[in-house]
Amino acid sequence: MVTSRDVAHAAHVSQATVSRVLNGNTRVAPEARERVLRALDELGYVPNASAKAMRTARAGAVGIVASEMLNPYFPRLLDALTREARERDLTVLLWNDDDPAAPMAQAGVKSGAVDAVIFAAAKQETTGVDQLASRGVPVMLVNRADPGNPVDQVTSDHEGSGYAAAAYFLDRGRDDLATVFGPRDTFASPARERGFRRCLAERGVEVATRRWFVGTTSYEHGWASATALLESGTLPSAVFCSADLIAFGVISALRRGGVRVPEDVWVMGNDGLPMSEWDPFDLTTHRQPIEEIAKQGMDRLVARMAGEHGEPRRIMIPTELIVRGSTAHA
Amino acid sequence: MVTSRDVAHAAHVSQATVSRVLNGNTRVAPEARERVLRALDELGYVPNASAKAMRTARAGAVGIVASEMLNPYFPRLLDALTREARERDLTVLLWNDDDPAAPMAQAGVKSGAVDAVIFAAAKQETTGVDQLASRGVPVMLVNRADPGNPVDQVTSDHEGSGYAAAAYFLDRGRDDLATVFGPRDTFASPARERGFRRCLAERGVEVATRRWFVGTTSYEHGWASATALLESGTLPSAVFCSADLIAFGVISALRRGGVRVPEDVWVMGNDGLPMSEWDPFDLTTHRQPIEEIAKQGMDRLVARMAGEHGEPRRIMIPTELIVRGSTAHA
DNA sequence: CTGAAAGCGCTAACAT
DNA sequence: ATGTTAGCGCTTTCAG
Repeated sequence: MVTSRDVAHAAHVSQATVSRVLNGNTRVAPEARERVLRALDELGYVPNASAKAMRTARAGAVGIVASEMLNPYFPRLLDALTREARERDLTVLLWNDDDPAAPMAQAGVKSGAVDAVIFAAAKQETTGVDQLASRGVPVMLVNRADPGNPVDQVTSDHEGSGYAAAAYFLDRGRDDLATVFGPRDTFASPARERGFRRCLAERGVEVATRRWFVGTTSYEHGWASATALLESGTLPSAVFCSADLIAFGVISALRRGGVRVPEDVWVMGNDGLPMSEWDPFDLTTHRQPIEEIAKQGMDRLVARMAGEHGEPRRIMIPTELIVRGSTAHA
Repeated sequence: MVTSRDVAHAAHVSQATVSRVLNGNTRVAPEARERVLRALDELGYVPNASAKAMRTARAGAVGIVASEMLNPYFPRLLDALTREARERDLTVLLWNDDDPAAPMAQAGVKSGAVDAVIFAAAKQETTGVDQLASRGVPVMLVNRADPGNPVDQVTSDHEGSGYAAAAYFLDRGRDDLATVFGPRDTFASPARERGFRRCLAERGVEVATRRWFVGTTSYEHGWASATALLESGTLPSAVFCSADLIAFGVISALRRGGVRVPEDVWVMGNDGLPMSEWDPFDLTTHRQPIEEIAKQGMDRLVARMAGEHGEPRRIMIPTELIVRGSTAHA
């Protein structure tokens, strides 16, 4: 291992001068600086992260708590977050932790391994978030709007996308509806549900309880719900799904049952997964601005790490309706 | 922050005794140990990671270099790897780094932030791997067999799955073949290609060059290749795709062109993605033992971190052929 | 402008 | 069995 002492020796200066050159906040004589820079380069010096962290009491790292890595939106989010982190010279620690108390994050903060935590978990339970936030640790919620929680959050407008979905159907005379939602203990799905309901209420449209399905965010849940619709004898004119994955299952089951999409039934998803564009689905959906969420989330977090105080900020980014063949018929 | 001094003070012992209790290699009087344990618990003590790392010269962390987070097998691998890491009390640093020299990993090791590196990148270029390995850093290659590289590697048998694919077709009299492969500069695709070719050679079967497609690992590449087949006027009796994603595109394009799968053309994928089971695809494929790869990979890495020397180990795990409706017709 | 020295929290000798 | 002490590599006073 090459230490700053080695560099100092090679450059015929004191170790403190090497440190000064590296941090650049103090004045150093041009010739000395030159020698140090050369030695730095020749020896391939890289500062010891632990020593620096111990001395400065800052790890230069953020932790990401992920409980649903297999959720299809997660890779895009992680890709975007790690890219943003790199641009800001932040190290990323990844915790695969599905405990709502987020014990790994608690330990990560207490051990000084990270300076801040990003919660990318889908579940509503927030004991872990609360504990950290109350200790003054910079905490960020991505893609979940939690008005009751006094921490920074950046999310897409889940409720708005649900509202837009219902409005889209009703504006086009499709008022014989069915819906298939994900779990109630997550953020995104209930929010989309609320938005959908709000629009229904405004227009005085009702949806029968037996056509209001709630389950997991999965192809299988969509398949099962659509199968139930088929078996009920009468079909709705349109189905809204709170997630693309669910919509794929709905479309597949309907077609398997001899029902045409969109001629007989319209189907809409939500998420804008790359697959939604595939020919067998050609799904009308709402694009989630993942990159934008990652970017703004990191911006906020970095500001807090830099010591910014003040009220928690709740940033909401609108989604974009993408109309495709699963609803668009002449 | 709670330090071991605070604990020592609360327990009326010296700080060294606290350390002894924590590390448990030296004898401590029962009553003292008891007091320390209680203080530890009451104060919610967590050792400072930096101090420990600096003192022991071990970070207790591994880095994962990922260049293709959006590759659909990646989330499963990452999920499995982080799970394994947690079981072994290892922290995971994630580097989103597509530079073959893996500069983030180099810095991570030099700075002492990690003790070992896992390469989960798809590309063949290995300057980064070589540099670390030659410096004696524990390095692990997951899901890429690179016989020329003297480092530990755990991979599924890509070549074997290619061979099995060809054998499956030929054993059933399907010898009018087409193939659609992923990029030549990755590990998995060319290996699958080699296996497929080897079986063809053994049986004296040839595939026309214009029916041997090479491109990206994507739905789009599958779609484009199948479209070319359709436009060529004559169809093969079976198509092997080096990845499920590609196969989804092939099936979609064939069906869009009015061709029935499997009645007219058989299609086989490779990867065993969850979607391969979906009704619109119902794809025959080769399941990749991702969890097993992660587990054995971590086992090897931990052994090396513990100081195990000796020849690099190349572990190869067989894949499993899953026959579904895209090939199985009476 | 620069060198010497203190100290971050911890482990591991070294004393006792 | 346990307290004292010396650093790990770094940043930051404090002298000069």
